Amino acid sequence: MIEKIPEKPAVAERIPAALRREQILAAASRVFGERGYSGATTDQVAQAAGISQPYVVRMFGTKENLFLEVLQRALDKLDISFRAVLAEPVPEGLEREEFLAPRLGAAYVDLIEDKGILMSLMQAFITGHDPVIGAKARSGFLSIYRLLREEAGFEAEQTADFLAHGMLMNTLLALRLPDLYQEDDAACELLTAALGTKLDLVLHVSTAPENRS
Amino acid sequence: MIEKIPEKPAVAERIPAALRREQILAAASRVFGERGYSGATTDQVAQAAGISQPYVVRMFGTKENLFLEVLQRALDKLDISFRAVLAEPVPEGLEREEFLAPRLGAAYVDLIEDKGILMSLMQAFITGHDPVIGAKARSGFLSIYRLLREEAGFEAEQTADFLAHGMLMNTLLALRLPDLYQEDDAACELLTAALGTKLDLVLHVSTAPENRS
DNA sequence: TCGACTTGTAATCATTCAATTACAACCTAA
DNA sequence: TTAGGTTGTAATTGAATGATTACAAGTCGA
Repeated sequence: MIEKIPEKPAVAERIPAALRREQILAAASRVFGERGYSGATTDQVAQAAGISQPYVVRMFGTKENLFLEVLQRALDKLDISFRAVLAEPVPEGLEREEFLAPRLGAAYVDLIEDKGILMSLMQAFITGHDPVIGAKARSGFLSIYRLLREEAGFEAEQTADFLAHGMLMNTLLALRLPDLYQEDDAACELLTAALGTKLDLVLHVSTAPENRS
Repeated sequence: MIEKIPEKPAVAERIPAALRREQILAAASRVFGERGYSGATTDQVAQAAGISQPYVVRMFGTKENLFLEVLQRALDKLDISFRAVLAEPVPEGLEREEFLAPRLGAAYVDLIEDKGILMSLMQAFITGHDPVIGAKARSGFLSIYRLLREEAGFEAEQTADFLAHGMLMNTLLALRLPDLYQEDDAACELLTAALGTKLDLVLHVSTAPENRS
């Protein structure tokens, strides 16, 4: 009763380059988000995308270029997500900014579902020493700041608070603190305080079987 | 009038191993703090310490081991710094926790002066995927959390706020946002909001001529 | 159906880098 | 002084990895 397992075709299915490109970017987002720019290899990205390493390199030219595209996409998705909230009508009896703060926070946390987005951003932020990636990371971060400050109408102080909690969330995720949720009381308590009602969102994502290496 | 420049002795000065060890750890703290675990090379650490690469490896066995020692030292210094504040007498007319919050915040910011400490911690936090480094980073982070929660008497919510602003500071430093302080209004404003009176501390440190590579 | 284009891989190269080996120079106690 | 331990490097190695080249297999319009 042993079935023939056609699991690993030597040659990947042939699909349009544009679509393959999206697959690679999605895979790269996860891999770079986990290991960082220098910790990730183009071969890991290729395997995650189900194709060969040379194909990854040929499609994006260089590893740096691939990372820059991953970063740009993450910034774009964050921007789109925030602007969608900004476009929502403000309920009666509420100040605009008073309504926006929790909604934007929730929108940010919801981005966890894509997994790679927030982690890739965080990995880029921490690569500030790199002349190319660092420059892009800085300008991207400042774009987010200006969006909150000018479009959402936050005060400087309020914006810093908002970003601070975002960075805490990113750090806890990168730390893989959710892995300790069951065993450690402090981890459980901190995650609850940092994520509130959105906690279950995190627990599903990180219990995934990606614990290798 | 050209003097003989004995700048680079082929062989480093001979000093006791224990002292050399401290030099290497200090150098490694800066290098790892800048480039991260996988982005840094043992040769970069060796050059920063003014010795040869094999000596670095022999003294610490492996690069991983060296990073773990750097991480442990950073955690120790943070712990010592916080406990020094906890030992301070509380001024009359103030609740203990009400007094501690700003003092602990100031103590944290003051750690910037060592430069490597906060950045090495942040680099470790973001290496949560690594089985060895990740485990140590998680337990270290939770130790800090427990210190604030149990020894300082913070509420869970308050602790999260405190850590959030710490992580924002770390991120802004890793991003090298202070490099844009002169040119960019938003960067200036955000740094002011995040660092307050301690802003000048950062501007001195990061204007250092370490922009290569 | 044939020729050009697209989508993919195998093989390989050159570099980087952690780690090892072998050795040199220095110090110090007997 | 000299033997043994300490502090250091030069040279090298082996593995990892980004990138290149050459080629195969599929697709599609004329």
